[in-house]
Amino acid sequence: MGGMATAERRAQPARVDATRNRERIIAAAREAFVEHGPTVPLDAIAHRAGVGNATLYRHFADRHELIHVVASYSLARLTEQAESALAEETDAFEALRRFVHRAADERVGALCSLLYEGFDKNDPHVMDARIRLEKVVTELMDNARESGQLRPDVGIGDLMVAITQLTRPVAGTACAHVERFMHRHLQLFLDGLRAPARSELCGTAVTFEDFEIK
Amino acid sequence: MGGMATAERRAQPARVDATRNRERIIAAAREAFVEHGPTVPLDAIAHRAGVGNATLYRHFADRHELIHVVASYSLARLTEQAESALAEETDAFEALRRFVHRAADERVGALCSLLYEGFDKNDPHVMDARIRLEKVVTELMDNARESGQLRPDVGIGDLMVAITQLTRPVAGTACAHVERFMHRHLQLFLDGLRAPARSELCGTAVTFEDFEIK
DNA sequence: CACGAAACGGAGAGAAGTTCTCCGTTTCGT
DNA sequence: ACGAAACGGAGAACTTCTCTCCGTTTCGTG
Repeated sequence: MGGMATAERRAQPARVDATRNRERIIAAAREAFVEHGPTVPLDAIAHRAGVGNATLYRHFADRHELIHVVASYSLARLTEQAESALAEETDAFEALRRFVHRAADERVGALCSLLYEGFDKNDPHVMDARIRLEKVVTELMDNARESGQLRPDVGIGDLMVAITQLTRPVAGTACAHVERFMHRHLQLFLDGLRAPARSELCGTAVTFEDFEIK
Repeated sequence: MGGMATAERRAQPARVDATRNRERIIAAAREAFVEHGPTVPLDAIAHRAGVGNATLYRHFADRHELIHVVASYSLARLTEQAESALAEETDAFEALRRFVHRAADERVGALCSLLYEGFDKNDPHVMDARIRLEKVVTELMDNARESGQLRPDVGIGDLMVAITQLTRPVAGTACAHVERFMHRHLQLFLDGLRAPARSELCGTAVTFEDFEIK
C-alpha cells in the first residue's frame, strides 16, 4: 500500500521466514504503537514480535519507515471501511454509524498520531489515500444530512476528532479495556449527532484542515 | 490540599520568593503536563517556570511528589466545580452540563493520567477527594435521571471516561487547539445522553471502579 | 542431503537525553 | 548591614534508546 519499504526494493523474492518476520514486526509495531504511542522503543517492538532487534533494522531502516508502513496500512483499511459502508448500507445514518464503529475497531484513535509524526505529507500515495478518505466520509455525512437524520451544524472534522479521541487508550489504564467503552461512547456521540439537534453548539463546524495543519 | 510537599513540612514560614517560586513551578508543571504528558523533563518545567532546575528540586523531592501536588490540586478543583454546579443550578440536566464543561476547562483529560502515574492510592487525602467527587457526580447524574432528562442506561464511568477522552490533547497537533473542539464535542455527547435514548447501547453501564483499578 | 546464500539473534558500543547535586552568587528579612 | 535562606547554572552520574557486529541458524536448491 504505502511506502517503498526496504524489503520491497529487493530484486529477489525474499525467503519465507523473512516475509513472515516482516509481517510479525508490522503487527507487533501496530499493537505497540496503539498501547504506548509512537515513541515506543524499537527494541520493544522487536521483542514483542519475537525476533531479534537486528531483524527489525534489517527490514526497516528506521522508526520513520516503520511508522510509515503501519500508518499507510491503517489509513487504507479505514478508507476501505468507509467505502464499503457507503456502498452496502441503504440507510444513510446507518452507513455513517457503521463506518464510525469500524473505524474504532481499526484503532484509529491510537494510530492517528502516527499520521502526523511519521508521515511524509508529500508522498503521493498518502495524499491520495487521505483525499480519498475525506471524500468518502464527506459523502457519508452529506447523505445522512440530506436524509434529515444528521444535524446540520457539524463538520467532518467534528466526527473525525471525536472518533480519534474516544478510541484512544484511556490514560493510565495500560490500554486494557478501551474496547469496553469505545463503542458505547461512540454510540452516545452518534445519538448526539442525530437531527433534530438537542442543543446549540458553540464554535463552528470543524473541517478537515482545522486539525491537519498544525 | 493534597500531599505533604517538601516545603510544607518546614517549621518556618518560608520566604516570599520561595513560595512564589513554588507556585510558579506548580503552574508550569500543570501546563507542561497538559501539553506533553507526565514524562515531560523536570528541567523543562523549571525552565518554563522561569527558575533554575535546582529550585525545582529544592521544592519537590522528585517527579512523583510534583505530580502528586498538581493532581491533588486539580482533583480538588474538579470536585468544587461539581459541588457548586449541584448547589447552584436549579435544572438537573443543566447542572450536569455545567459540571461537564467546567471539568473540560480544568483539563481533566490531560491531567487524568497523572491521577494514575503519580498517585498514592492509599493517601487518605486523595481517597477522600476521590470519594467526594464520585459522590457528588453520582448525585448530579441521579438528579438528571430522576428528572427524566438523562437516559437510564449510562453510568458515572461512561461520563468520566468520555470527559477524559474528549478533553485530551489531540494527537499530533501539539495540543494547540483542543479548546476549539472540546466543548462542541462534549455538548454533542451530552445531547446523546439525554432521554429519551435514541439508540440501544452495547455493553453495560460503566462504573467508577471499571477504570480505577487496572 | 549437502552446500552456499540469506537471514537471524544477542550483546554491547555509541549517542542522546534526564536526573540531581555542588557551590558560588543573589535575595530576603530583621 | 548582616546572617540565613534561596537561587541558578554547570556538569557528573545515570538511564535509555539506537544501531552495528559477528558467530550461528535456517532456507532453498542442485
